[in-house]
Amino acid sequence: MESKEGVKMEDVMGNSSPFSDYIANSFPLQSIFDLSEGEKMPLGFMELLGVQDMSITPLFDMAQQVPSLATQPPNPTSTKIDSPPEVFNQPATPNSSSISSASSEAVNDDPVKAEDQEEDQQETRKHDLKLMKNCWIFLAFGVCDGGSRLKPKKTNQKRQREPRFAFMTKSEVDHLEDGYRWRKYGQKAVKNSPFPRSYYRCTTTSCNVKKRVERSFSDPSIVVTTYEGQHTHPSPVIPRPGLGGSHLTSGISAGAAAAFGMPMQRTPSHYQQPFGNGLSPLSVGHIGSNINASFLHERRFCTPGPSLLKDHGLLQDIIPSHMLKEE
DNA sequence: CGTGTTTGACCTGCGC
DNA sequence: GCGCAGGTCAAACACG
Repeated sequence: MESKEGVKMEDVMGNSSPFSDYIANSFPLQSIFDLSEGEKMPLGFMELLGVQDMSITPLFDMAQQVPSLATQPPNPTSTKIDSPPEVFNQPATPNSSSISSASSEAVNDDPVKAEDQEEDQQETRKHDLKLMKNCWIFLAFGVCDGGSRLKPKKTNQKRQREPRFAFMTKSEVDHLEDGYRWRKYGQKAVKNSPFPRSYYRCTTTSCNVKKRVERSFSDPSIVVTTYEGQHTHPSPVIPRPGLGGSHLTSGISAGAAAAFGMPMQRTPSHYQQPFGNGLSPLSVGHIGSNINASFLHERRFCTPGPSLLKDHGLLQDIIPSHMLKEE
């Protein structure tokens, strides 16, 4: 499986990892721009994530609470866009700090640069991180065009793929608690990776949400989770006091987090290692060039205006400015 | 007994 | 057409 897009996640998943190829093949430019908001992308981002009835306000509040994340200084050269930023701040995750997906910057290859950026905002971030056990940054990869290989060249795809997004989590455990119940239905060895990929499916009947969990080849402490589809039901797991629920109150509702299918903090935070604390935001590859323009548009609903430009700073790391103009 | 995991077999799509 | 790899199925098994 070779990527023709040159879109790799080498720094995270290891050289020419299957995951990188997967990402590259999953979200080619063509499929992205073939998307029509009214047709293939009828749902807002939050909806894609399964957030249908949840207020997204907590997300906004959270962003405001975490200026170190939400107020990334915009790149002076950036093109002003009306698209929301790539990042969302998310509640803490189990045993984890989190991260997610797509950046043009290397993760492991460029730790110094990342750390420099961290130092600039270290003081602010220290405070911010006290407010949050963890921060999430995730990026929806877009809507797949269908087909297991996700190649856009065929017009009549036999299989329709659900919207997917992936994020990375620094965690000891592979399967992160996210408020939903999952049943493992498969595990496969991944080419060029010593770590197998696990396949999970939401146990709720009529809910076809799936997720794949695999560890980064280059950094085994990082778990890459890819969600596919959206939950058609509320989270069956009620956050317990003193565990995930309490953390979530810092910036996002448990329900919203659960609806996202995002892991929530449910374990002691001593292991927490937010990227602001020595761990820079990880990138999953050069997904930026593959960002779905419609998706960017949709995410407008998820991000408050004030943080847009600021988040755009991160966005700049993810999406080339010329891509941002293509809306 | 219900639920979830394991794991080999099978299916599908793509590249050569 | 063939081989490869990702993804899924389903029987067997484990556990509470």
